[in-house]
Amino acid sequence: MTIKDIARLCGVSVSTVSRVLNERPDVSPAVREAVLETVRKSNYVPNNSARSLVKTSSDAIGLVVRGVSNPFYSEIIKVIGREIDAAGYTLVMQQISANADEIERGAIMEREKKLRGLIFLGGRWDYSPEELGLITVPFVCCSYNNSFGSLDRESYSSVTIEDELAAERAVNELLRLGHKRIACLVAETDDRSISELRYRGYLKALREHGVEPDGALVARSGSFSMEDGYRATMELVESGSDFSAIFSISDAMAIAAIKALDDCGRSVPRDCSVIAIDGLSLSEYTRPTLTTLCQPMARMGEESVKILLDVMNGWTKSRHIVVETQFRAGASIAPPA
Amino acid sequence: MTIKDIARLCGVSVSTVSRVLNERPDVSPAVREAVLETVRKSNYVPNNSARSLVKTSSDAIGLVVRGVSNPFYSEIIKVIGREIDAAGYTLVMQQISANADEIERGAIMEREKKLRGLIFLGGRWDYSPEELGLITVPFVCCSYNNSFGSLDRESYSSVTIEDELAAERAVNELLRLGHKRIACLVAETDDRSISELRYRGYLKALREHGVEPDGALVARSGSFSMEDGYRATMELVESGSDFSAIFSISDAMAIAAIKALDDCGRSVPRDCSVIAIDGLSLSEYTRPTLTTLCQPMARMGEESVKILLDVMNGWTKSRHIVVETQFRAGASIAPPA
DNA sequence: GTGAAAGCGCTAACAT
DNA sequence: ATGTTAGCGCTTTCAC
Repeated sequence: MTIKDIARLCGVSVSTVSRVLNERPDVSPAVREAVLETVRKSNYVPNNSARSLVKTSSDAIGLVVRGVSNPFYSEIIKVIGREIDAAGYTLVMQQISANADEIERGAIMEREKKLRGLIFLGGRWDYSPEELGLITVPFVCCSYNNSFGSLDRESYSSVTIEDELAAERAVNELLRLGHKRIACLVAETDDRSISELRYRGYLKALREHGVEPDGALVARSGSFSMEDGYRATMELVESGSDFSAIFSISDAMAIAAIKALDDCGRSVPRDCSVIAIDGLSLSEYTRPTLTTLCQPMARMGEESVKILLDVMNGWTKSRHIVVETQFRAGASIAPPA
Repeated sequence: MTIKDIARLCGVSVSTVSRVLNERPDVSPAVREAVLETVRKSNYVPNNSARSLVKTSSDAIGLVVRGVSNPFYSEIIKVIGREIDAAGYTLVMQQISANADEIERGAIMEREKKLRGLIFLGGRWDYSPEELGLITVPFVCCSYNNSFGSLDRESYSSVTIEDELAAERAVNELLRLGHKRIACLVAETDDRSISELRYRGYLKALREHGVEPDGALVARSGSFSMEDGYRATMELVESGSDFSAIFSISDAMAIAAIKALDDCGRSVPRDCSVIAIDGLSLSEYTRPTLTTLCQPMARMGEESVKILLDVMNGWTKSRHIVVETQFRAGASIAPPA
């Protein structure tokens, strides 16, 4: 069933059918109705490949998700998918491991799928203009930006929280309660990524309160997974280091940390406070509920798509949105014993 | 950069380039090498739309996810995405709400994207052959099948656990511990879907042990979300019904239920046992850890893709795989007080 | 082993 | 308001 068949069935030309299908105004109501009717009852759906071919661009927007094991992404992916659908575009998603190169994947996708735009979810923070030469469509970095790189701000868009600040706020909450020996649960401290940035905020908060950071209180899990978070916390406890609170760079790891502490006979928040950043809805159903700085995930997904569409439409060159985290009081922090 | 450009750059014809790109044997090694070299350094990537157009089918596999708020799907989506990538196909994902029609969406996608195959994640169980007329590519139902419908088993494939049996096993665990007043937390009891099936298993287990089901002990949440699970459990407790255990049809709802019980001053498992089905990795990090029947998500995702590829390749007409759930002992069940 | 040319289904000039 | 036609970039006969 092609456009030709429809044309023949209606006794009109293919261009007329094309006009109707593309909602052009210059078609008589009668013909339009007839065509629509025929389309309907023959279950005809235009061939997207043919369309993309002639328009030399498709209706596809690529989503490259890096380091997939972060549950925080699930919610955002959901929103992005919904918004892209709603805008009449098609979501083409690729998930890549944390050590794969998202730019390379994005560049290939762009050419293969004739993408109109790209959204990167979770990536490196140190792109250089050179390596982005291969990406020629608009793209937006969701939940991260290029603070370690040398990209011209005009050349890309982003939607982020202020990670360093959020970490500072979180740690300040602990300091305010009187904690001095505050441990930090990170993925890495020098991965030029979200983990490093939040780690910096942790250091900054400590220093500003005259607390000297202690390397022995830094637990590196190597990833964002609960499993690794659990293990790293266990090692921290077993190391014998003295601490009365933990700042975790992610909710998922914090939940694993609480479990680890519990398994070591330490009750949260009585024996140890735990605070994190992310604000998974899940964290409201753990016991104790997690005190955390919420990233507005729905908003972040929505803004990412909105910006991308705006840039694609030429309405703006680029846009960087910084969204606010919101403190969500849980029951996982308390003054030190 | 098109195939023509490459041809010109190499001083050969487009057909030769095409042959090289498609790994045809009838090209001289010298020319092949030259073409490959040119392709490489010009960053040329073939236009997928043009390819799909002439081959009248693309490299795309559609994934329709219905009722997206179920965290259980995230893991499976991850695996399916990985496997599809690995097989050299492209994942095109559409997420639809629980009350949308996945068959209609799938049919449209099939035509628009010239899909090679479809995977449905979470759908109705009562398809009729008529309504599937529009789907002409192979498809597999992941985590559900057509037990309420009238589909010919030959006409589709599926990967599922035995939901009713799993529910029975879960409830049996509670009965074995001596529980008699067992509540059930479901989405709906008559939605001809996974919830109804597991509810049936619950009824069956009770009856087989001579326990008369009590309608007052059925908490309908209306969805699979934690929020609704929490609310439904709250209502159950507030109704004043007497029960010593809860069987939840999903892990997520069970976690919410545990939280609700806790908020009502009931400790799990001391005052009330909780068991579920799903086996989210998350459930190993809650306190208490959840006792649950694990669905082998990775395997389910892998098998879904494998079956689809096999059917697409004509190696088999259809295949129905029933995977085993695995009991994972947690700390959420105990004998009644 | 290689090239020329037809055509996949569609859109967008250009005619009428 | 509607029809005719030239490609979009690629694969695939069919010649040579």
